[in-house]
Amino acid sequence: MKSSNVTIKDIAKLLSISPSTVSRALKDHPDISQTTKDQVNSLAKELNYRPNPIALSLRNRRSNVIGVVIPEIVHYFFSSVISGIEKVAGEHGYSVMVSQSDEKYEREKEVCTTFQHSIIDGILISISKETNDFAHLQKFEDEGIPIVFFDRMIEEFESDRVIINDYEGAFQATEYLIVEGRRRIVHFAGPKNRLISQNRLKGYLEAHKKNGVVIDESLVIYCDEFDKALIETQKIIDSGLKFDAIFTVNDFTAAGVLKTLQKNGIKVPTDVSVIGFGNDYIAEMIEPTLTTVSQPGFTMGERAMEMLINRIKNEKNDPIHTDVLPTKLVLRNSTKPR
Amino acid sequence: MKSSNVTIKDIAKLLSISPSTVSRALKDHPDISQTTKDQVNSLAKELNYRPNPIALSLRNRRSNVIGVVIPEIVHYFFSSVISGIEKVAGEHGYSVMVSQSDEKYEREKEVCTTFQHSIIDGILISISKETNDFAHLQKFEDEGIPIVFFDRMIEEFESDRVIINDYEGAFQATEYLIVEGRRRIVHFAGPKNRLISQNRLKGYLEAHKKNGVVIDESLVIYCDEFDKALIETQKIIDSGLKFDAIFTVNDFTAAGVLKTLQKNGIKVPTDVSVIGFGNDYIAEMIEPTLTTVSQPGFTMGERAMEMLINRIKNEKNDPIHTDVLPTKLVLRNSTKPR
DNA sequence: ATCGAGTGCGCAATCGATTGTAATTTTTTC
DNA sequence: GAAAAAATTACAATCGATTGCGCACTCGAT
Repeated sequence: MKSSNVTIKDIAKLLSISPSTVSRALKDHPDISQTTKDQVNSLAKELNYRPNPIALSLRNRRSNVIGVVIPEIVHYFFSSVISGIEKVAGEHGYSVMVSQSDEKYEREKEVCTTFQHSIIDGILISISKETNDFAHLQKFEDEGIPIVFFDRMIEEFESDRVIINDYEGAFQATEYLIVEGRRRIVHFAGPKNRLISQNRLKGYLEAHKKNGVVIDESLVIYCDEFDKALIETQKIIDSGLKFDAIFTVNDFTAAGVLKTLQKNGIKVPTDVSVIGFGNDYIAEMIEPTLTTVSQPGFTMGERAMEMLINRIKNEKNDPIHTDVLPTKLVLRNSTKPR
Repeated sequence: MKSSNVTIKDIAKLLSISPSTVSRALKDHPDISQTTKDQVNSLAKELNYRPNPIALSLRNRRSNVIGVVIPEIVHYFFSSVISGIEKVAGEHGYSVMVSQSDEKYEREKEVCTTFQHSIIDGILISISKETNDFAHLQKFEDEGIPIVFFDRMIEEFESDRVIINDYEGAFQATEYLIVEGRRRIVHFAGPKNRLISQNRLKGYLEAHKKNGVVIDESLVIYCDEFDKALIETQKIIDSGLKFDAIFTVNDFTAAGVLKTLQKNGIKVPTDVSVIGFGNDYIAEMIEPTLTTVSQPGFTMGERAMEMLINRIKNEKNDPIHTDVLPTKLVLRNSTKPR
């Protein structure tokens, strides 16, 4: 920031009145005469006066900035969340500060510390894969800075949340495979300590039960990255494990699965059906196109920001609230058409 | 931001000294006795005192926040740039505010206006596809807020820049195809008004000249999106146009090309070689894996941020500087192995 | 005993905007 | 025409931190 910016004092000096009068005139305060108001307003417009946001922040003790902590920005899902956040933030005069935790607990703590001694009015966070405690978040609570979790939350930490209906999404995907006639469905699951993975796994299991399909625990494999999927898929093929479908915890993993299946001459979806999770843009680009569970990232961002704004405005009044967003199974060519 | 934060006054009151003494003690000012310094420092530590960044911003007229304007965050390249920016920013005590222009000129102007009347010490920008003038940026210049362009710049606007060697990248890719024996190389080009596309096109053309290959202007097609690539590729196939390679301006377009080629039974790389640009993560996920020109996004972010910090610190002293980052051809399976 | 230098610290202004209260001017009323 | 009421506007404090200037005090030197 540099000089050359018009202040309320400049206007006051030019009109030979006091800064306080200028301030009141600009806010249409009843104490100020119409004549003065007109003078002030026209001069303010002419000089393109804007109140200095920093001065306002200092006085009002609110910065109109919110902090976003996100695991990795390079994921389509997370960047769409950010877009949703930005949209709503902009509409309400908030600016957004984004920091990545890189899925690291230590980094997440650092980022939070920076935000704490900083200027944010509220925080939106999706915790890293490594995060298991919430000491670093407690401080926000203590200082009265509202927190809203999105997508990944800490169950024990009481606060507003926007999450995906992971259970339902996984249930639908699995049930679709079962209805398709699949009986030995492999699940490439996410980290055991993440609620999100637990719920997807639960949906997977429940769909089996509801449809009277026997569950084989050996079909659940913990693998949630592209590179690892290449290896794990090859392993299960080599091991002679029998399977006729694979449901993965995200689309990158599904991409790795598809690639390895095809490399081994296994036809998708003839021999094996594959369903991913996330509806990343790769889902349309890979071959065959990927049937996947769409997560409304943009909507999630919008809702999270709305909840945060509401919490900032209404302080502690409202009870804590959790928004569960519906998923949708997007059918493409990695499953048989119905 | 809420209360409960320790201020310099609180410390002063507790020690029955003046705020100014506390301030000086904390900064190890020689006027203050060691005894007082020790008292202040230990109490500050105990109370976990942090200077209020907003108060500092107001006084110093610098916020230690920099603004980033980016076309679309969902692109791997841009999100890696942001990661690089964030890394260097963090190391130097800067925070980052990110806003997207969504490739729209109007939105870009809005974002810039917000930043202008805001609190940023500098701006990093990659202009939208639609942007042709720079009135909205001139204001930053006028107010002494430094600008650094990354990836996409406005030629007429004098300022620091970090760009990719688009020409060289395109040249290498094209030459590789020529050496491979390709003679009718289609180029899916980006918008004509973008320097970046012009340079890639230039590299494509120059590689032909240098290698004595005749240029057929009908092989240059303006198409830079996945969906459009599906259509355009089908068009050139149906039109009976002869070609034996396709070089695209980005990886999404290449993905569309690959998909359509395979759909039409055209073998890659046997019949047609394909090279993309960007080294997006899809390059490894699609089938066949995509040979592409890697753009060092993370490095670009780092460099841009370093240049901006340097410019903020050294004001107008240094002459304007342009950093040209090298590209690298990443060989994968959409071209013949050498 | 007094002057001068040196030490340690506080006052007050500043950054830009806001707001309770006081002060001034204008208008009204008897 | 003077006092009371109403209408305007100015003063000063505030948000938190910094800093030029000056004050008070100590101590050695003359």
